Amino acid sequence: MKLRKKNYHHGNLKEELVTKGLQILKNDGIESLSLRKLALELKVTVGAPYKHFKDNEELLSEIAVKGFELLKEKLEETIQKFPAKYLKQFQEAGIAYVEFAFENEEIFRLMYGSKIKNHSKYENLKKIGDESFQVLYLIVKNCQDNGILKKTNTDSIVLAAWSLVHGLSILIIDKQLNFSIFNKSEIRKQVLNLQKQFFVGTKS
Amino acid sequence: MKLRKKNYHHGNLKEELVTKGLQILKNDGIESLSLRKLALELKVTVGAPYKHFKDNEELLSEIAVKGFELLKEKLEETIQKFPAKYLKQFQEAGIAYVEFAFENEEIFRLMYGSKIKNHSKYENLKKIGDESFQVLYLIVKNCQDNGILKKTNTDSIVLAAWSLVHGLSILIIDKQLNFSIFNKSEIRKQVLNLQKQFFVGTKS
DNA sequence: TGTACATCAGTGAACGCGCGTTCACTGATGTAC
DNA sequence: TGTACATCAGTGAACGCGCGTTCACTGATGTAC
Repeated sequence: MKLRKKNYHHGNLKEELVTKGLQILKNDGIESLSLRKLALELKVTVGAPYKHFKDNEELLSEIAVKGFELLKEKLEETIQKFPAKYLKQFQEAGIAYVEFAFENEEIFRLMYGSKIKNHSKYENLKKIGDESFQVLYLIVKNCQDNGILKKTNTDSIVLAAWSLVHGLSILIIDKQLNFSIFNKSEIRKQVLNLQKQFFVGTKS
Repeated sequence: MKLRKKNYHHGNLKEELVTKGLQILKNDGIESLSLRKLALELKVTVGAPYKHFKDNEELLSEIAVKGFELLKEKLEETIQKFPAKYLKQFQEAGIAYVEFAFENEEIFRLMYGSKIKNHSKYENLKKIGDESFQVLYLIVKNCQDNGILKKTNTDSIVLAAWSLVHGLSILIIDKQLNFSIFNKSEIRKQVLNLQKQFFVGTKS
């Protein structure tokens, strides 16, 4: 009975906890995500997850890592789609960022929010977070080097661009905007518009 | 015994629930804010609040309203401090916004976050939220009329400016920035820097 | 001014819920010889 | 190849917790006459 064999030692419970957690998070929101529910959903008793994670938050941090991986991948794909077109990269990365938040709002909230108290407590999380940030940084740097963004303090521009798309993302997912319901093409239009603030020679 | 008299009918329980709620929220965070705790803190049984609020969320919405009142007041004071100095108003309002978030992070999260599911369900909340937004709108409009901001679509600029300070606020309170610990003067510097993107004739 | 009565704003006890976490246990697996 | 044994990853039952909410009740207050 291979089936029965598999039942006791689940095999890859750790990985499945993260995967299923991501899925529940996406479908039902963070409120619906608990270790108990997750365990039961995977046909495992409530104590089992503790063999793999110290506590609830440690699991959350791994789920957040998965989220960052998705985001980072999305941003990198965007860049690769427009080799050496730095303006386009800047624009499309911003759009991709907001789209990601829009399509994965609960994951986004977990990644950046305060549900996980201290992000730097989790090495994996800190690492991938920094790496994602680096992607943005590189785009801005390239734009500066090619005369698309002004050459003052790179950090400042990165922070401004990031704040802009991050703020817009949050405002959208927290439903603070009056605009008609958002869709992707609406997002594209808005982001492009907002980013205009940054470009050299687009004045008045 | 006036004291004993007062004990049964509390007098202004409704108001005190909101006030105390705001205080607990500020000191201990939203996780520590429950109707039960609040009731006990006010020396009242756990059922009492239900005479004044339909449920938990209704109370939260009133607390959020108080938060918006504080923010709106702060923004309006800023404007009045610099009559007809529209550039200064724009700058200082942005700083005030971020400062507010920094100093009242849990309240800020409640005001804009998803803890309250549907903000427009609560009239008071919707109203004061809109009014606060109007303050920002007016500042931008004035700047445009005086040649400080470019005259294209006001909505777009308001949204950009709002996203910028909102995003920065969130990034700060969610501890996503690497910078050394923030203080008010650090915030001022950053906001002014970021806002430079917007001004006419500050290129390169 | 005094009284009867409706209404209001509390009490106090209870219900049911889902949660995180622990722990002695046991079945399955891998390894040394 | 077969066996003894350590280790690993589950079980299942239980603990204690704080929570939101309800409800029959009662004391205090306000009002009509």
